[in-house]
Amino acid sequence: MSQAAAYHHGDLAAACVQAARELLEEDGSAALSLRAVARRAGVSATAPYRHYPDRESLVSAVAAQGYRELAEDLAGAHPSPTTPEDLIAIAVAYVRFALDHPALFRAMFAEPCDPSSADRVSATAALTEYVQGIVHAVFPEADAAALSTTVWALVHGLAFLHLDGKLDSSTPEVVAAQIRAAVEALFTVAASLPASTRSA
Amino acid sequence: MSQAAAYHHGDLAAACVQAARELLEEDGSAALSLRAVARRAGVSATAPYRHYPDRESLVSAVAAQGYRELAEDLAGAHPSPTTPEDLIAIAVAYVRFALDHPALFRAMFAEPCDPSSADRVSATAALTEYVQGIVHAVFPEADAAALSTTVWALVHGLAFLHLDGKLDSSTPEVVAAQIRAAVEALFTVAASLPASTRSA
DNA sequence: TGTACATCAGTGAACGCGCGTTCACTGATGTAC
DNA sequence: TGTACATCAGTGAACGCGCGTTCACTGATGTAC
Repeated sequence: MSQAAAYHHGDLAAACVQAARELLEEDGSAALSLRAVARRAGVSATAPYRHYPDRESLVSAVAAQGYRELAEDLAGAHPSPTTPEDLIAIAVAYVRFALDHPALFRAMFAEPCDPSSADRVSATAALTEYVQGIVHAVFPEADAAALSTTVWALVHGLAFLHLDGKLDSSTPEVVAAQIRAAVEALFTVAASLPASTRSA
Repeated sequence: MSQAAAYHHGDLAAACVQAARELLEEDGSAALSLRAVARRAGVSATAPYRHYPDRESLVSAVAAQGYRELAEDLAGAHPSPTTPEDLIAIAVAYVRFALDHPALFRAMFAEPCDPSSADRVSATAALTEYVQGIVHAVFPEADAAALSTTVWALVHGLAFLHLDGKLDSSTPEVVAAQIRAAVEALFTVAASLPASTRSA
């Protein structure tokens, strides 16, 4: 977050977020304590207060980074989607992210989410706009806002149901096939409206 | 849960679940402590241990009751759906439930969810089967398992996105309209396969 | 019906724990002259 | 370049808290005769 040069520690603000990330990956519990983060960062329990006014703001910083990484993963799945097939790849990446970082994903969404964190607010806004943008790119004649909400909800729901063990998540292939089927069903409708692309 | 006659307290097992429910409704925090539950039930901190071996099992009992109530709400929205319109009413009821009981809904899904609670496992299994059943009733020729997963994920995702303030939840009407639009889009596909019902 | 006993739901003190946060501090870094 | 000073990142002791869980207990309820 801060790019300050090396003081005593270097960049403790970033180190805290990093430590928090590691704790989330290991515990899988989505519960973050300032003290555990400080311990993990090799720093006294109160040092983080130099950079975060309270626990909540650290969590927000972590969540914000999570959103940015998610955005990167999605872009990595396809940089500029133009076909339903491209969108499906992105949908799969979304669920993959949730399954690869369950605690982080939960922290991003299940936490109280105070709107006072500008960092966090802008990160989620960026995600919303991104989804809207790619949906519009693929279905230019559809109501992008409405369709993107539907797509996002579908994929988000799949992610959470997998996370909670309500669906068969035994292999990445099974998961991907399921997402493909679900999203494809939805896209068949969207594709039937404009004069574009495939159906399946 | 137990229908035991009045001992000292009456039915503390049920009273604990009730107290937990009240705490969830009030705090909205989805964090439940055994001590707070005992306090709320007007009983010593250790009394619940007569009925639940640990905190986790109380939470599971609460979650299980949540699933049952959700099932009731859905059935209340339409007892035996046969048209897409009926299904939409049920979808709206699902999201309504999440928004009316946010902490409970979160506890039902966001908690670790130990599979050792028979109560909880059977409650979620019942929900899965219920969804599958009504989808099959409305779209008898579709692949009920696949379609019901898609429908559930879509509605579940809408519920969580609303819960997390990612969508416009300003009025029940707005929410209902959005769900209708999303589900209708999906059903258009399903309806085009069998020789049944409406499209819109 | 009445007494003796067993059961077991609920009590209350106590344990050790990790937590968020405060405070006065220290000591390294950066700055002014 | 060298010294005096200000800044401020990180320390460590301390606070009060609520938590889950244990334990030996007490006292009401139910049961056998």
